Amino acid sequence: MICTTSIKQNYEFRRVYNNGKSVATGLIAVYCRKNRRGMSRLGITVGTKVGKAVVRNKVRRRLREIYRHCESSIRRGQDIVIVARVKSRYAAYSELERDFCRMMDKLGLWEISGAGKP
RNA sequence: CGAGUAAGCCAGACAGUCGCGUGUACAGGGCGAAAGCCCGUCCACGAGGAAAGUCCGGGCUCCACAGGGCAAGGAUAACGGGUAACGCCCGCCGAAGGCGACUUCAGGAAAAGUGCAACAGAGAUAUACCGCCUCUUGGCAAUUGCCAAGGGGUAAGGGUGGAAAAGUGGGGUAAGAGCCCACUGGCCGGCUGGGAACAGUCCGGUCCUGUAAACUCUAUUCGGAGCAACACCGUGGGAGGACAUGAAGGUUGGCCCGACCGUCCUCAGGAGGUGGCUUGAGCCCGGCGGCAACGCCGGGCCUAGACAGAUGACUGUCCAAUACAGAACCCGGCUUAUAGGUUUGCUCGUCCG
RNA sequence: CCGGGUGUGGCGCAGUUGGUAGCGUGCUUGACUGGGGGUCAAGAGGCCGCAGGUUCAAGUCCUGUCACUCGGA
Repeated sequence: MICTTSIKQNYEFRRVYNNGKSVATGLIAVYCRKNRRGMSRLGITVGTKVGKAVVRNKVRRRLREIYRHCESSIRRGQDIVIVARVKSRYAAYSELERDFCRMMDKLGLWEISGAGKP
């Protein structure tokens, strides 16, 4: 994650939820909002309802890995929050990746449209 | 070989690419006066047997008392040992279960006292409903019998119940009764054995229903809170004191008017940061003591430490079984979850020698 | 990390010192009405979250466990 730091404070999460654009599938939801920094920031939310600690860690690691693969082709200067839904505990890595790329399409966050698909 | 029982071990492995956390090194790069910080490269290490539940016991930190005792409340409960300590562990005793190996047990006191025992049943911790025996009165019959009423004795028999006054047999009696005797069980005291619980073909006694996971009694033990503890640094703002007093200066503004603002020290500290933070009742190997839990001695090793929180993705081989599950101050236990593999001891059954 | 509470018919809840598990609403059947609504009568529906234990007997007492929920630092 070269150009990305993480979102840490709770008010920053709330700002993205309230003012950002959002897209969702059955597995995950994505919120995004422009910031004025030169770099992007990423936040991942996996609630308790998804599962126990092992399940939550696995989903979070997969989501972070997906973002790391696609990072170079995503437009910079965005605050992105990924929220894992309950069904994501049963999903395979490839399904999560397909949904994430589809939502990047909808939000128009690709640097060059159509690029970045693995 | 089959069935069972007890104890223990492993917790997918290897190779490659990309990526993450911590630490060390660097004559690398950037910033800086320096201390140092950021980036990069190399190397090392990087979740568990339960990390879980938070059920017990400690260490550590703060608060209270700083001496002792009593009361209230909680916890534990055969005995001996182990341990820093424990409600844990080991050994042993007793009881229950099992053909057996073995397993399970909140396993003190009911003879200090109180309470409770529904329904059923005559009666539930003490009883006279029926019955049995006897006496009085009356009637019938006329030797001793029968009927009715009343008084007394009795705990042998009686549909119940978890439990009916310790059980069986005999004597005894008007009828009966531990009323007496023999045997057996329970409990208490003594004697013998044992370190103790306890055991006994022993002796004496007898107040012999159950329930203390009902109150209670006895013995032992417990101050409270928890790493979001606690310590340090602390911008803005606040409180107190000293100095200064309507001058100068600063901010806003193109300029004027106008508006706002003193300096230093001390105190408590919400946001934030740093420490606490991993060398410890530590792990491994060998020897000795002990039935064992465990202890002692010698040698070797350093093995996660985050703070939105580090282990993932892809490919190949073995294999197709990958279960339960993620450290958050740290230890010793307990309980619960768990695919599959494997080791050792023992018991029972069948066959062969 | 510390500490509470709840779990009982389909739903919402009672159940005191252990002794045959109940109320409201909902459901089924019947009667009253020409029909519905309403009223009345009868009835079904419960392993009392789960598993052990104490007791003659457990929704109740004890232990373990699961789920939901609340509060504090």
